[in-house]
Amino acid sequence: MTSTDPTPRPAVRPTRQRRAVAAALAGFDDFRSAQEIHDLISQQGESVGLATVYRTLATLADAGEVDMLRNEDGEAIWRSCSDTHHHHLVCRTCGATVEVEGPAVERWTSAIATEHGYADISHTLEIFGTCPACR
Amino acid sequence: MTSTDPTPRPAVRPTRQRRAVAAALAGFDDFRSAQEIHDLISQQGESVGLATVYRTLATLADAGEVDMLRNEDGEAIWRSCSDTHHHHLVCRTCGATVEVEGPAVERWTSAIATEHGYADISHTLEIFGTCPACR
DNA sequence: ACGCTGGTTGAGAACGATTGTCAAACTGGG
DNA sequence: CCCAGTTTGACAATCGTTCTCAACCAGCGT
Ligand SMILES: [Zn+2]
Ligand SMILES: [Zn+2]
Ligand SMILES: [Zn+2]
Ligand SMILES: [Zn+2]
Repeated sequence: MTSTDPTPRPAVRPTRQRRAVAAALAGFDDFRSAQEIHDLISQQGESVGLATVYRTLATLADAGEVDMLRNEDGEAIWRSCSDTHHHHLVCRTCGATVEVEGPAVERWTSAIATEHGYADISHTLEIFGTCPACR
Repeated sequence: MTSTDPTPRPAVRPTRQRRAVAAALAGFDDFRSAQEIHDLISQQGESVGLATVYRTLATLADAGEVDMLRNEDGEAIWRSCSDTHHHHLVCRTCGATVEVEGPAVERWTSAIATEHGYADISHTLEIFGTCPACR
């Protein structure tokens, strides 16, 4: 049996690279691709490998510290977000993002799901459009 | 002026390949990747190039005859659907799909969008869960 | 049936985002 | 300071998707 460790020790170390990624994430509030974030880090004078950017973003994502979603081309884009459940209204052109909440939608999805006997529900909901500035 | 033709002639010819893709699509009701559809066509004795499968699916997709969405890995998956706007309740395990409609959600998304000044709206909404059969 | 014209196809190259490899560098604890 | 386990980065490798372009074929006038 290997079920003897109560604390799996996340063991996530504070490195220069992870700090750089965090700093970059703090520098914008729209959704950006890993490549763009990598470029931003370079512009901020730091040097972090692209692979590390991907790894760090993935870690932050399932720690719930950043939201990752896919644009219409299927590319992953990231952004640091509030920690409550929400969705996004994203500008298709400039990426400007607004966090939105819809209790009614949340209720609707779970109702639909249970109505059809589906369990362990999750959902994705994103709204794309052209923001006022880009019209 | 080139605004003289009332019927732009879609010019989509009925070829063996397109018929094969249509036939394949009729053979399943869950979402499948282009690769899988390509394989299915082969199994049905036909031979259609992968590029053609992609092209045909893309054409059918923006003609509204099939729905295309992306799984959690960002891969495009397709399925022939009813022609009215709807969303999906998909089994995470076996792929079983239920089409669902939510007028309230449609209203909510457009309301949210206009409220923030966004135009030319589109949205994605998919519900994932475990179906009764897979519990 | 014949031939022309433009849409269509397929094999393979090209692409681009993401992930894997693995030796070197680093971190925290003893 | 040392050690063991993490983390990193340059680069290769995947892999889904698109592009290229010459060969092909459907529709149409003859
Ligand atoms: Zn968010
Ligand atoms: Zn939600
Ligand atoms: Zn559908
Ligand atoms: Zn809708």
